[in-house]
Amino acid sequence: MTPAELSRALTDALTAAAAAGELTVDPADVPAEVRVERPKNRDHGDWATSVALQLAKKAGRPPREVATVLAQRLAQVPGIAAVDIAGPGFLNVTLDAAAAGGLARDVVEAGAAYGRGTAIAGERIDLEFVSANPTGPIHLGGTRWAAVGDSLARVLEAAGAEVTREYYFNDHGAQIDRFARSLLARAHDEPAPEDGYGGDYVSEIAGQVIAKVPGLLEEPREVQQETFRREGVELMFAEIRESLAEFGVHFDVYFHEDSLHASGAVDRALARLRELGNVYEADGATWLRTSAFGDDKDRVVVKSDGQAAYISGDLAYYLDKRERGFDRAIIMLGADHHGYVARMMAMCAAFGDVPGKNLEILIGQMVRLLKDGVPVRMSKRFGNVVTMEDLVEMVGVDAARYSLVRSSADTSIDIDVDLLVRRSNDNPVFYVQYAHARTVNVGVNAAAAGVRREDAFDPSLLVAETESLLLAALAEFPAVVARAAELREPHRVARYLEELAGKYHKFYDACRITPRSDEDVTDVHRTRLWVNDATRQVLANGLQLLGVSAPERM
RNA sequence: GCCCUCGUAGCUCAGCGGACAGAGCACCGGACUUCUAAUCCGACGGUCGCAGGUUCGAAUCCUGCCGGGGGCACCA
Repeated sequence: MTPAELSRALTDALTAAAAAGELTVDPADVPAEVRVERPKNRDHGDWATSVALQLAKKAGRPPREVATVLAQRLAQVPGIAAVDIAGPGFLNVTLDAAAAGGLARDVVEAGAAYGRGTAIAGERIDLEFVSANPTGPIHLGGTRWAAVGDSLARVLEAAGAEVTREYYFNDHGAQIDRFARSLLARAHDEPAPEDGYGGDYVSEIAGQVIAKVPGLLEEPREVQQETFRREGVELMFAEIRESLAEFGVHFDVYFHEDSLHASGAVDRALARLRELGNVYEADGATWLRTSAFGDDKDRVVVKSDGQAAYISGDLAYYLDKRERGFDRAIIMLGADHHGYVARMMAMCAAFGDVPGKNLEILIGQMVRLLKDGVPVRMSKRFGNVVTMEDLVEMVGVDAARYSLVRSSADTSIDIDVDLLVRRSNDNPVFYVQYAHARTVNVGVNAAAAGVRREDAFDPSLLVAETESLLLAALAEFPAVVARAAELREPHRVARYLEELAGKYHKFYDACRITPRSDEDVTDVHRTRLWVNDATRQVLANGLQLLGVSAPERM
């Protein structure tokens, strides 16, 4: 019996009790899905729920009475061994060993599909993340969004959504000009412009442009700058894509800001907003009335010199996403951009859309890299910022991705490089990966000893404490994935895997799967092999959601 | 000044309306002649920043204060 099945049994018990007149509850007050949770305390049964507490007021009865009514009905459900009422009115449910253990087979049979759900089936989501400007390599913050964003995409897909991963390529405007001037200056051995970019990579890119365009330095200065701009951005962008590919993050769409201006999309978006009465002219500029939708002040969309302001690209980009058929556009931004949220939401509302529904903005906090207990600030190539490349070089892709995705995006984190390269329990990536490798190895040994799954599966034999704890953890996986998708918090998957790995290690420690040399193979071994393989499947499925490899040997 | 965000064990972080607040690390003590000890078992460790409020119940929600970080352009 899975938690989902138990939840259904509870809902049925509620409606049945109401129908029989044992409870006077408005059908509207019966939750569609009763939350079933794993109690922290083992003495509180396998699963617990607080529905009785929640419904007591609506039913006009003390919580414990409501609980009693439910408990009587629930106790008759096959697979449920006991239902206890505890404290103020909690229902604590204990399952038969056989009913709990049946899950092992379900998981093995579901395979890679175990954990996937249909909560947001059919929803089309555009997820934009990283979107670092092509004026330099991806820094540590962008690396965090790459890890979290890609994992979130996977989690949303597991919940049934159709997700497009998108990268907004900011190749229009003043900072690209600054980049071009920096390349030009470096090519002529001049000092970098005051507002320009530093770091060795500027020389590298400049050198590559010169190599690619022979005779460039003999051209007029303006021609040179234009060439450096065009080629430099292209090279920088290629480098970013390469870093992302190495990091295991693939985007479906790389969207160029420039194309929005070139295609007239910006003008169309403005015309649309003007029709809706949300655009006006003042002081020689064109303004968007964002203050009417919760922003502090109105925003300039076309400057008085006729140049489009940065936000105009965002307007057109958002409209474009909606016109491409996405129900929902999600954008991940660093905390240093949170000031844009209000105006972006206002912009969304100005189009007549619903902020928070059609447009969602996730703000993530900063990352610091620590080495020998002090923040790392310098990068070899990039000067004063640490890059994705640096991190991967130091700790490898798996450790980098895992450590970035295991914390909630809204806490700032410190990453200890020394810890990440350690191959021990200190390091959560290895802890989880090791558990997976162990399940594989156990499977190999079991096969060699003649323990075969297909010979028997008798879940009533799974009576050890470590077995039932492990089974309960396996049962929770689908709910964890669903919750991670709903809350846009992929870190929940990582935390769950650490817990599961721990339960598995304890199970391994206490329960042999292959018999000792002087023992015969029994149904206990065979049934435990199902549990082992179910664990391997869930660890693999979970690591896949994080974009971290599940090694077979370590 | 205004806005956002965070403040949980010595450290890094979970938990975010439910039952005595958790994990890993660090420190201390145990467990390998048979499935990987990259593991397991035990001990130690916290006025959940502070003060009010809402609730049957608050680390979790609301208000104020204190402290860290970030943001407040006709920059991108």
